Amino acid sequence: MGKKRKDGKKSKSKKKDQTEYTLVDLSPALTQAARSMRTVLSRNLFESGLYAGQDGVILSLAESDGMTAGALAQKLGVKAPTMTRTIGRMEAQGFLERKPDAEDARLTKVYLTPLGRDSVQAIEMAASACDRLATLEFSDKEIRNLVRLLKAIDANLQAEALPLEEPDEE
Amino acid sequence: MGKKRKDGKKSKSKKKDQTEYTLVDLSPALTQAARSMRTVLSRNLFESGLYAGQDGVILSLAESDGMTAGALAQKLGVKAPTMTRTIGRMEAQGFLERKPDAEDARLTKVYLTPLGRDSVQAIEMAASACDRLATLEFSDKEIRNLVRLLKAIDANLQAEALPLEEPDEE
DNA sequence: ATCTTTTAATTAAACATTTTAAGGGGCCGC
DNA sequence: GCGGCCCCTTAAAATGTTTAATTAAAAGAT
Repeated sequence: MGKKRKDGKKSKSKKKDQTEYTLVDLSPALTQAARSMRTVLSRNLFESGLYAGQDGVILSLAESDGMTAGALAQKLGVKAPTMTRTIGRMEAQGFLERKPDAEDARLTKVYLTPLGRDSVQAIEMAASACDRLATLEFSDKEIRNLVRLLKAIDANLQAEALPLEEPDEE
Repeated sequence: MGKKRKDGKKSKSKKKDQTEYTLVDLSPALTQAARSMRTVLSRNLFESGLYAGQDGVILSLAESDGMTAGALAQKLGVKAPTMTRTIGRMEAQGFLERKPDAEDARLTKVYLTPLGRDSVQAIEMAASACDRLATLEFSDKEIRNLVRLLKAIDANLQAEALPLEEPDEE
């Protein structure tokens, strides 16, 4: 626990214990970058008839078609009703379709339609263009490191965010 | 897209077009990380009576008190009406107060109340705890690089996102 | 075999956030 | 002064999200 100098503005001293200030800067920077990214990406995706948030569903299904609604919700970090809503909207748009599972009738599996499959490329291009713009003068190594760190952050935070049913002892 | 290459080890094949795959991974990773961050941060802030999105206002004012509503909106990347709403809510909560500018009556300047000033520390602690959790096994250098890259991404994207009134010719 | 519990998806209701469009004044150039 | 512009605000609406309750089916127990 280091010293904290919260009164007023951050000192511009360049010391090693500067890390705390750097840390505090992370969440705003991440929030801002994500907001800007979403803004630009939404605009790029709009031409395909897609809204932000739908691209993740299509990309997930492109990876493994036939996921259940619950699995999609968990993977994308939203609650089940949100995913139901999203899937319903996308089904109405013709990007995907629901089919009951043959073995377990409780499950609803989601499959890409041809239109949905076509949109994969559009999404990847939009995301790629957006990412390229975002990382204009970055080196490949920087980008790789960035993605790696972001995924690590997500993993760290999700470990805390999840309710984590730990059977204390039995 | 036929090939599913989700194993995350995209660096196996070293081709030129490989960068696209790495790039495509950035926006989902950024989105997910930001979502997880917001979830955890909201939970930490909730105890202070603050909702997500309000912390940025308070931190901005802590840096330079008396910002105008428009300046806050621009700094935080939201539209003016959003900021009006946010400020109104926070004023009702007692975190800040509006005062008309003495020189320019059009401007509304926003100042922290003592309660708002007190919450600065709570916010910084919450953000710090969240950031620390997110970057558990990161080195200082990694964190610094991460913040630097995130800010660069934001700058790159905002340059594009802004309407940028260039009167080339009509 | 039947009853109870658990799991999955949905629906319903509510709420937060944000945006566009429009309104109300104050400032400044002419 | 007058017109245009800028800043904040209000109003209406879209989007996204959550919790709670409902329906249906599988799994397990008696």
